[in-house]
Amino acid sequence: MSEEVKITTTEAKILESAKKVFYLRGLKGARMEEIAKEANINTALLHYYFRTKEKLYLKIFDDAISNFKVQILELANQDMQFEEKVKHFVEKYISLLLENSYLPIFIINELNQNPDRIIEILNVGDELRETLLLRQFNEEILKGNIRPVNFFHFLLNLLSLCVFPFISKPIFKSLFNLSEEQFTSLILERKNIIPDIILKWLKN
Amino acid sequence: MSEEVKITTTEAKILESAKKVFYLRGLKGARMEEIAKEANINTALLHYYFRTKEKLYLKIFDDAISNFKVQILELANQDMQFEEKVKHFVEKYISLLLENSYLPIFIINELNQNPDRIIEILNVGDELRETLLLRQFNEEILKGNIRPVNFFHFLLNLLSLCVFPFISKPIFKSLFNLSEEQFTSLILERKNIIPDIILKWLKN
DNA sequence: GTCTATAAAGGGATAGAC
DNA sequence: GTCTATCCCTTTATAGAC
Repeated sequence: MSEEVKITTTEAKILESAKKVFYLRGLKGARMEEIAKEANINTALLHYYFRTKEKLYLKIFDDAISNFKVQILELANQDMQFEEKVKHFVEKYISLLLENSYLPIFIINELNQNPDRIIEILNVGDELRETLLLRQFNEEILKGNIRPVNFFHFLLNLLSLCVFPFISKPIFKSLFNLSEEQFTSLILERKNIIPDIILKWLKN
Repeated sequence: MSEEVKITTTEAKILESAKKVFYLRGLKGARMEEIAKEANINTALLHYYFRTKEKLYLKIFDDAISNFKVQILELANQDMQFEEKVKHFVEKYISLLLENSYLPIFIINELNQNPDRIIEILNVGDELRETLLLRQFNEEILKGNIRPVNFFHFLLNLLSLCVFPFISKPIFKSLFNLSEEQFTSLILERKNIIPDIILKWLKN
């Protein structure tokens, strides 16, 4: 029992370090030695736990995707009115991104480098079709509360406005000469701005 | 003279190949051999022209950035009314991205991997402050034609809506089960949608 | 300028002791 | 489980002939 605790602890430590390094440097940029060092072990032990770099990377990627997936679907399925839900979605999503600011670049890189690994996202596609958000969206259109725009554009706009700032952070920080704190507080302003934009656009 | 033409031709060919490979695979993912093969030469000749992989990469990155910079500033300095300019900007920018769809990911990756190399963008910062677009933006606010929002958010929203679709293309293609053609035609729809969103948001 | 051959470095992976 | 030492393949870079 105490032995197993120790195993789990080391494994957890490796995963934490691997996550940090892979998020930051990507598959090709990451060094097994850096991961090991970060976890205060050596590369031999890394291979003992995960055999290969590729396997370790896949574990990190799978975790990231399924985590992402769960949280998105949870937000999309909240029991709320449409407008309220858009606001809630943005609020929670930006908070999530603030805690995991490297995640978007990591996922985007992986999926552009290796589009075949996208199968796991495809599953979300099916679940998305049955999501409460989509149903509500269509109902609002039928009721004439919002304009009949394509759900594709709705979702894409919503995510663009939420995610892109994190991806382009270095550019905008330098363009507008912002400190880390200033940038974060501007991001927080977006919790109100984004729903405003989206809802104004959807209203007649 | 004829000698110099030959040099330039090989060099140009190398740069073209390097661009293709670096855009696609990034600094760490790119192989000098792949670049050489793509240019129908061998790696020795690559090194003859550019000494190291790093130097070749930097050349490609610099070109990309200054190209990007020129085009953005040119668009921002067009002699047009504000509303018209927003529409024109989106129209041209999306066309530009359709022709260079790998560019955003390349730049974003580089700048997140190596934020110190951002100095070249900083120059744009200064020029941006004197840009016609910013002046017009402030005038429109003073005239009461648009709401007094932060120019940071205006620019960020505009770029988010234009650029993010290209970055998240694999995700949305799979999420909505789209062919290449379907995706492109949805992108083209955005030439009208984005100015609509931005202008509706800015109007009282 | 361009090539072939090869050196040198880098980094993932394993053997074997503890 | 964990470490040290080391292997070995991949990839960058150079030497030297043409």
